[in-house]
Amino acid sequence: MSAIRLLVLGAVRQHGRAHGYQIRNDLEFWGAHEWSNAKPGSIYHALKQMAKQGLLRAHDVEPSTVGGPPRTEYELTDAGDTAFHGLLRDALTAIDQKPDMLTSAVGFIVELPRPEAIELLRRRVAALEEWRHEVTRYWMPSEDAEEGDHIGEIMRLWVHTADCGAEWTRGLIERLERGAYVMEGEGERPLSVLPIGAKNPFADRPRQG
Amino acid sequence: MSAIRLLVLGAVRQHGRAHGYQIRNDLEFWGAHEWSNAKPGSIYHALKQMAKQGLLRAHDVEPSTVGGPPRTEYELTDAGDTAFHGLLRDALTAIDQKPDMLTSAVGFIVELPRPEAIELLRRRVAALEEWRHEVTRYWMPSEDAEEGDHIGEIMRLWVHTADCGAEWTRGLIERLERGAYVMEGEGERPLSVLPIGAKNPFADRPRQG
DNA sequence: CAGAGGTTAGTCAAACTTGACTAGTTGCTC
DNA sequence: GAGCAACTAGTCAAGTTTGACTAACCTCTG
Repeated sequence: MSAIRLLVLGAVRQHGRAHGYQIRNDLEFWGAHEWSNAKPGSIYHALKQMAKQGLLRAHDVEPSTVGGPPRTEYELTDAGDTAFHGLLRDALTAIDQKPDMLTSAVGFIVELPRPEAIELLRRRVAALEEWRHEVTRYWMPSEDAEEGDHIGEIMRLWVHTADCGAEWTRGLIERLERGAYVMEGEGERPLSVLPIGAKNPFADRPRQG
Repeated sequence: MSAIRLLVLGAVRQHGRAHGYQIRNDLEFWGAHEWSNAKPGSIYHALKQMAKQGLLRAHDVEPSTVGGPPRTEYELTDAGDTAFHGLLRDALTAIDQKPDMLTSAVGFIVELPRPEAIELLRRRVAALEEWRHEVTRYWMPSEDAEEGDHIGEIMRLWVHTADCGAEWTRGLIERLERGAYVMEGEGERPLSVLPIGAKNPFADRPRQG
């Protein structure tokens, strides 16, 4: 599953009630169209699909006096709220290769109570360590594999990525333990946007070919 | 674009001539169905699509005496070979968030002459460093952003990922410079498979939720 | 006020992805 | 030698993604 559902549910949830274009604008402001599949068609599709599946309640706004295309506003149902938290928890603990999922989850992490967020991140670290242990039991990343098969480089890339992921996760756990940020149930939270200059992250750089 | 075209082109190319099921088996042996979208439907779709676009030449194998479904064999056209090398070069230098692309490219890196591979990887490092420079010019990853906006964590995650990516790339460059592996034009290359125990990397671990 | 260009809001066809399904062929076992 | 599993090879419908397109309004500018 892609990150679109988590992003759309989270964005609708922050508004309470929102129509497609608002979500689209929010996510564009996050730069999400650059590092995830949060593009117009996908957003509208996800809204309709999740409404059909009972995660969102659709309100046909009466065609306002100003005309324009008919709008539909959405809000989370109880099932939608459950789904949002489920996706958020999964995205934080799953150690698969989905950077857009993890990024989205970090964006919504303050929607969780602090102890739960920390617990989920600890599980992430544990999963990464366990995976590393299993893999290197069969394959030793020796420093002098020079003559060996180049496919070992794939293993090396993955192990390196896992180690880095664990390191970052440990850092975040530490910051959360020291009381960083305002989490769910800790009072008024500011609306969050990406810092200036972050609009163009990794994605879609011009190729140097 | 996903990694499917690079994987399929590269697999067909290694065989010279192959039909869908062979490709499917090869990629499954790589474990590619675990960490990329190399699944049956996508493979057959990619083969047909690329044949239609002139990247592959399709040969309808005469319905063999043994019966069974009609098979089609494919081989790369000149355009296909160009496309393969283009995708491979792009995948090595592009610093976007596509681990499956990079993994596939590492799998085929020996199809490039050594100096070119090293040059491409140097560009990757340069692109990562430039990106980091640009981003941190606007956003300082200070150690004590504790009271700040949690969205800064996304930046921190990305910068950390970029640094790690650069580190791994530098390591690979060094190994290549020391003469590791047998590259294009350097004689007979062994057929490569993933090492035992690597079948189940990051992807699709059971959730601990 | 005509027309250019931007904003708001959403649709659509074409392409891609998924995984369950078909259907024949061997191989193995009792 | 019947039955069943596993292998070979591929198809298909349903769902998802993409980005170009529509279409109305809004706001300048001359």
